[in-house]
Amino acid sequence: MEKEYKSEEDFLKHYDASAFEKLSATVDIAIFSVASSKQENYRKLNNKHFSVLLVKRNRYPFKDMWCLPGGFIGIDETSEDAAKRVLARETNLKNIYLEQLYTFDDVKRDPRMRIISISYMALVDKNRLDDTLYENASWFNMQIEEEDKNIKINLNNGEENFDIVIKKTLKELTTDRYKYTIAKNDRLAFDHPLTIASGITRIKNKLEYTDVAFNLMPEYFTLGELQQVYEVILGKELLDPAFRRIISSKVEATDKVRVDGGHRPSRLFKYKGNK
Amino acid sequence: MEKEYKSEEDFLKHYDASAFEKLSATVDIAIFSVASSKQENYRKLNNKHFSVLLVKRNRYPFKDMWCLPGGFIGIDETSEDAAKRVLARETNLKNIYLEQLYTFDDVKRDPRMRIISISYMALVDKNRLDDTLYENASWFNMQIEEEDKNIKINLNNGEENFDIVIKKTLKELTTDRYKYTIAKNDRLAFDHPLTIASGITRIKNKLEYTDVAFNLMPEYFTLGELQQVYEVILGKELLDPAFRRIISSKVEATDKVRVDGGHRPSRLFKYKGNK
DNA sequence: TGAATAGTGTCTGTGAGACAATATTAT
DNA sequence: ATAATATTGTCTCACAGACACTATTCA
Repeated sequence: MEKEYKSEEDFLKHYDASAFEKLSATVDIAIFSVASSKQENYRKLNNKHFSVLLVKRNRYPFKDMWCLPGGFIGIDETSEDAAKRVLARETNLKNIYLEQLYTFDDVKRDPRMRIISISYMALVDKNRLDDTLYENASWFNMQIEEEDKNIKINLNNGEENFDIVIKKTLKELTTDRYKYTIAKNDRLAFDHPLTIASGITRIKNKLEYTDVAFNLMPEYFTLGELQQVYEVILGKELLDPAFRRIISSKVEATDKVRVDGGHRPSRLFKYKGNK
Repeated sequence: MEKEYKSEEDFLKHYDASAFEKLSATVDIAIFSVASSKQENYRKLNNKHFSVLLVKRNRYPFKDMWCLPGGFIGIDETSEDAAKRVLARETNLKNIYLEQLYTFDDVKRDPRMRIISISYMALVDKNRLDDTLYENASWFNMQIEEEDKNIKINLNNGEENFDIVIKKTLKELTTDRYKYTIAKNDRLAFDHPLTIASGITRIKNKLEYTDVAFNLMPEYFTLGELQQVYEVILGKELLDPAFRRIISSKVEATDKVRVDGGHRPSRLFKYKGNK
């Protein structure tokens, strides 16, 4: 039988907060960036790689496996605050692009107890980072192959190299929504392959209709570099004239020029905002 | 000092689940549908309204205010299972379109204690519903006006009529992401105006590039009806030829016809799937 | 017959895809 | 000179917006 209360205050004063079994919540962040690697040929541009920051776990559960940076959400902080806290710890940067992705909450996703994960995606310009990484963290280049209903991601940090495979099964006829399941994974902890896959899907889509890519760029950049960023994330080559047509309204030419190698120098541009 | 464990099992056996303060989690569902209302003029088509199911709270907190259907997430169920449970209770239907929207977790969003809300959007065809609604539930027609940076939603169930206003502030230059804040609301509980606004934004976007709309339709429908559904959700009129061009690849003509009023009868179509 | 919806035809402009052509640099 | 990237020009085709036109029904 429900008791009668005189007012909301009266109710709150008598509220029994233990009536429902509580659970724990964490944030996990897919921190994405684009890495450059030198080419052997002096004429060629640097290679670019879409990359994600992983942390090697030095404690149970999933000891010695890699996972996304994350942490428990305090009782007095929002998940976004927790994500910013983790981000500051890992990168020493503020004002990073941060977007909530999805809440993963399989009952058995953590062997310890019921823990749900509110996942985020962050985009950083690697030029703003110093080279010192927080303990056990490492950038992994990703090679993404989407074939049929499988997403295969090769992860490589120069020392370790492994694949994860995520299988997509269509949820319903009417949309593009898929249920993701892990088809192959023996190096990533928890359900983090799913988080990475959601992040990749999200940023791929957003590249098409927003300017998120500029969060991965330094203040001044060439259109060639920018195009490379689009290309490594989308996993396909773009035609120069088409790319420039689309991007032209969003960037502003500066009078600076970069002289790079055995080819015509390129003008430096900066982001102007979407007009 | 961290203790040394021999193995993952050893660690789990000694794990202290009380180390972090836990919190509660609920699901809240924006159940959307499209309602028809008769026209006085026998020639005209029925009016259509985009509508949402609300429940009048009969207990604290927010007693006597309206809220979205929802409930606590059990320790042994996923948020999606919880959502399906709530949905079955409210509509008596299974196989309803259900999509996770966003996790709202402001520290003070619930006056009782820290409760985060994993929100979902559901789409139902009103023809599948019987008229008996679960206790205190009621369908509200929505009149949505987006002007400048404000979303104004008029809610009307025939007896009660009120407005809520959500203010959008741009999060960053590079995307279309906004921070939503409640600018006006005195009849909806919690932060549910934000949940409704996210749901509306989500379905508006998905109308453009997916076939979600068909989840709101009965098996057989006329193209005029379908167009009305798009129009009331998008809040604008569409040109017939353009609409038919786009939709034609997704529907299949049947030999059935509906004779409606003082005008040419219309052919009935059914959803074919996106070719 | 008139008012309403159902359904089709067609013109025009915009914009993406494709490819060609020119410019400029270090070795 | 050559191989690379930088940058621009232009042709074509698909498609969305716009509007006109025909078809069919009931009071």
